[in-house]
Amino acid sequence: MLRLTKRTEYGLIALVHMAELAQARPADAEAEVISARAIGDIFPIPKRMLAEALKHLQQGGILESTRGVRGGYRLSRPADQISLGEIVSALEGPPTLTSCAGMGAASSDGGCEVEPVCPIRSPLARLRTGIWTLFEGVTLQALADRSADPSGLFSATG
Amino acid sequence: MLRLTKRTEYGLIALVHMAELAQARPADAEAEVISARAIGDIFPIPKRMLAEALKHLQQGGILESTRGVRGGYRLSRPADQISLGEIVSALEGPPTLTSCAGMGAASSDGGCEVEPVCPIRSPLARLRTGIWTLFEGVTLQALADRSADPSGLFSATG
DNA sequence: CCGAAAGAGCACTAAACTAGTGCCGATTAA
DNA sequence: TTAATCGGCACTAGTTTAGTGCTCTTTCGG
Repeated sequence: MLRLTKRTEYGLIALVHMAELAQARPADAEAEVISARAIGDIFPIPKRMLAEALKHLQQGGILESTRGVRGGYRLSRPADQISLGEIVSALEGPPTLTSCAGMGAASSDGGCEVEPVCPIRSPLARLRTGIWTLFEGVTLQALADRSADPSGLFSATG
Repeated sequence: MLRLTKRTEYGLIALVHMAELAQARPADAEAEVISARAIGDIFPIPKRMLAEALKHLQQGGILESTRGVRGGYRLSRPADQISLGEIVSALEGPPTLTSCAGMGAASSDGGCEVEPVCPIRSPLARLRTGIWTLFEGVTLQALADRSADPSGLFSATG
């Protein structure tokens, strides 16, 4: 019912935390590296799930990982160049909204019987685009800026 | 993962169909009544699920039902006065986006342990509002107007 | 009155997804 | 060599979703 998964939640918590850290110390890039354990120690969330989320974010190109003893994760770009769309997409795939997805490509993997007469394919595709645009317009920076007024979140989209 | 349920899909199909019917004959209000069976005969969707969706829409005040032999359903209002937000809300409850919901009310039914230190509560609440605003701005009329250009869907929100 | 059409309510099953955990391998700094 | 850390695979339990069956109530038409 239009809900993000826990994994996404955990990933967002970690990312916002990392963005806040980066904000606190503009230089000293190396120090931005933080381990999954360190994040898990701060927030009362299942550490394994958090690690799962971070892995997905790494695979999505949002985080860079360093292995080994002093390893950890680090934002691959400044927080204002990472969109919520990217984040959600990395953590749980692009929002499909409906089962038939109605993606540009036919998709229609033999699944949707309604397609030939479906009156909502096109409208839902437009709606999905709208939501996607909304997500693309929100940056991690905006999410991390807790003092911002509510309207500030969507400054990029108006 | 940000998906609407099948029930919602079926409900939307029915509503769009009904809106198109109503559009075709401006007067003749009584004739707008259509039974679940009739809709189910048009679209290849499980009739029982469709009935379920229609029932929810009735309970949500979007449809009016008439029992008995010549009974069926009818839009309770003109299609341009029914928002997608209302529809989705009637079919699957208001979009929560996250498990903690972050609703104005504390909610926090002993569920979310993160709440005291959660860095994404406020941003997600704003995001949810954004999505909700988007949904509220789309009317059934706009959904039914298949010839509209993509941007037309969001004319109410800009 | 009676029967058929149609919505309303309840309960149930099976499949899919979500949340969470365990274990082990690979890498790297000390 | 050891410990910390990321990376990958598999597994369990709980919840949600999809779909169906049955029965009751209402209403029109004969």
